[in-house]
Amino acid sequence: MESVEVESGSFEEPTNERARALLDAAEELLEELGMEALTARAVAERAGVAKGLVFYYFGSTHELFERVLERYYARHKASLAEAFAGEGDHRERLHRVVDEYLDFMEENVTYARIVQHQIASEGPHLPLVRRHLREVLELTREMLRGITPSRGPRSAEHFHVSLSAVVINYFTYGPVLLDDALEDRPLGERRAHVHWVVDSWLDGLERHR
Amino acid sequence: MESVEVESGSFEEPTNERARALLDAAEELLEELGMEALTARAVAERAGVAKGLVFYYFGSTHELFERVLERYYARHKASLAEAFAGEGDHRERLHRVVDEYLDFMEENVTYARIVQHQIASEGPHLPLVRRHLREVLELTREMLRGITPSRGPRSAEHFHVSLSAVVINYFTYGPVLLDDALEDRPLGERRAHVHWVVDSWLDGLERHR
DNA sequence: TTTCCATTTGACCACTCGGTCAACATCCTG
DNA sequence: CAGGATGTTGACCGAGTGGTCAAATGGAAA
Repeated sequence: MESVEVESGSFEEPTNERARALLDAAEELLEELGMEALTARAVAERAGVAKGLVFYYFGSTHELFERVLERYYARHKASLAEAFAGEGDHRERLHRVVDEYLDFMEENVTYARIVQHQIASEGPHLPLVRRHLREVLELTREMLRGITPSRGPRSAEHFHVSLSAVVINYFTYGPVLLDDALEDRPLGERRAHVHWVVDSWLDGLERHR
Repeated sequence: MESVEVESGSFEEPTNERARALLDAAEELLEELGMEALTARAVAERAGVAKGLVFYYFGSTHELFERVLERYYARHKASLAEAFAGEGDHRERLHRVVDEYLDFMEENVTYARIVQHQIASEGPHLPLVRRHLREVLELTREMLRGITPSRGPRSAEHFHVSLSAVVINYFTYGPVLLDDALEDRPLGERRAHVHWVVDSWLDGLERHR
């Protein structure tokens, strides 16, 4: 046997023990030292294994990185699915999605960083990022159906970009502007802010009808 | 004589012809090929000059990059200064700032990319980026004085992060989600969206008073 | 003309990277 | 036990990087 299978679409944890160790090591390095530290040598050393195994199981560092990305995405999608389930009018549902989105980001700041990094640098993983971002856009589109016009400046696409911007950028720009942005109290304050923002939009949309 | 002087704070175009050629070449490479392409060799070749001159005039590629960044920042500040000047109530002024901000981004998408890249990757130029971003925050803070509470979820800091997120992210995330995001018609639509968003916030703030 | 020094060059160095591969280890099966 | 398949190693390679520096250049002053 050789190399971990990659079925486009869903993500599956590697059954192989070593492959999994490498994947875990890669994710840890990403969390602790950032994207530049993710070299074949470093990952292998972290996993306590020879460098050659990275290529034996994943073929290239590119592929390894994509697997890590897909793992994050799987979690993100699971998180969103949870939020989209359940009842309530659209205002309630939207607030629930926002809460879930914020919860996820609080526990996966690195994910936000990676995505923003790839997008900003038009990195080699942009195609993968694009595919997943479009999936998420589709979910938002569905949720906002009937609330927003189907085209124009108040379309779902624009609100999707704006909402995800307001959520994500706090976790990347926040720590640059504020010293304690990622501590409990400021995070709670931000959460209140985002909910307020969403309400102001919904109010505006209703009034505009 | 040697190496271009760097006074922290303001930016001055290098008087020396070669230094300026290198700086221009660096900026062009950044625009055309992205950040990874910015190597000492590439810049020198582009400027039609030997590699050694990069280090003769700038000391290191790091310094060269910072000079390019500072040049962008100088333009950004000039653009903002223009927007902040002039009269009108706060709603008018805010809309004028938004327009200026969007104008600037339309013509400096690369700038948005660089900043977001540095922030997302906690790159080596983060200290410089931080210094300038905080300056801009200070301007926003001043403009919103009296409109927003001084603390809490509706403070100027939160609106600053949200507004800049809504503006900037369209230029980075937009092209990933939409195929024609940076063409004239979609850009105009986005502009209308941002103005609508600002109005919804101002309405919300007034109603909440 | 001679001298001097800022300027300019590009070969060179040390280093790190991704990736290859022959050799070796381990294990399962006939 | 024998032997082939599977898994594992790390020395090695080529490419590309930032940075150094002795040597060449050239213009201005004496």
